[in-house]
Amino acid sequence: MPELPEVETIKRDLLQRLSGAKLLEVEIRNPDFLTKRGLSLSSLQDLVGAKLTEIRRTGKQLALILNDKALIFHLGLTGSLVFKASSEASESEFPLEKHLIVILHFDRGTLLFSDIRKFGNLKILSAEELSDYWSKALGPDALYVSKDDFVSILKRGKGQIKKFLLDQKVLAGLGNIYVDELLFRARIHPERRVESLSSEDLERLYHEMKELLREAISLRGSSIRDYVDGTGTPGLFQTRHQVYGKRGMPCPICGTPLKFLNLHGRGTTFCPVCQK
DNA sequence: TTCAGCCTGTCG
DNA sequence: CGACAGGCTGAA
Repeated sequence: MPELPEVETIKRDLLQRLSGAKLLEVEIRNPDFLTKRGLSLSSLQDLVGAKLTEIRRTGKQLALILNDKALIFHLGLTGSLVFKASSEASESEFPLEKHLIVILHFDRGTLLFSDIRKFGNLKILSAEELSDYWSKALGPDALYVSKDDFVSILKRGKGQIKKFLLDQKVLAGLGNIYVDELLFRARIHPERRVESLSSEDLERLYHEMKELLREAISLRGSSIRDYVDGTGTPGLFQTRHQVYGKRGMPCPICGTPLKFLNLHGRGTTFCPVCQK
C-alpha cells in the first residue's frame, strides 16, 4: 500500500489544495464497500456542508477533519486519494474511474477515493475521538518517534526484526518496501532477532529509518504499481530502491546476488553477505 | 502463530 | 492457467 512516505505525500498535496474548503456534496459510487465496513451511508452524507480544517496522519492512516468529524482513510494496498481542481479534466476520464468508491465534491474541486483491490478502509469518528483511536490502534509514528522511545520499544521487543517492524501496533508507518530497504541500509538480516540487537545496532537502525523516510518523502514516495500522489502523479523513490523487488540482482555494495525469502507471508529481499 | 480470506490486475 | 503484489483480520 501506500506506506508512510506515500501517505505523507498525499497529506501534503491535499492540505495545500483543500485547506479551508467546503464540502458541497458526497457522491457514493460503491455503497457495498462502505456498508461492508460498517460505515452508514447517511453518516457520510451528514458531512455535507462541513469545512475541511485540518489533515492528520499517523502511520499509513490519513484523517480529514471536517468540522467536528474525522473521516479516516486507510488506503490498503491500492487505495488512492486524488484531488482534481474544478478547472481540471472531469472524473469521467479519471483512470481509476472503474474503482471509485466515493467522490467528495468541494467548492474548489473534487477528491476521488478509489481502491482497485478493495483492501482499504474508511471510517468516521468524532474529531475528539481520533487521537484516542489512533493511540490504541497504532504505535508511535515512524517519522516522529524520538530516539529514546524507539530504542526502548526495540529493547522490549521479541522475535524477528522484520515482523516486528511491520507490526503497526509497535511502530506505525513502515510496510514491506521500507522495511526491506531499511534493513539493508542498517545491515541487519531480516530474520535477526530483536533481542540480539546491540545498542549500536538500534541507534543505526533509528538513524537509517529517519534518513530513509526523509529521502522517500522528498521524492514523493515509491510507485511500484498503482500508487499515485494527491494530484494523480506517480512518486520517484522507486528509482532509489536498493533491494526491494530486486531479487537475484547484484547487491549494490558487494555484488552478491540478492536473496529472496518468504517471511511470514511477505516477500523479503536482502543481501545475505552485507546483512547480519 | 500460522494462514486463509478479502479483491483485482499483471506477469510468466 | 497459477503465482504473486505497498496490508490486515480473525478463525483454526
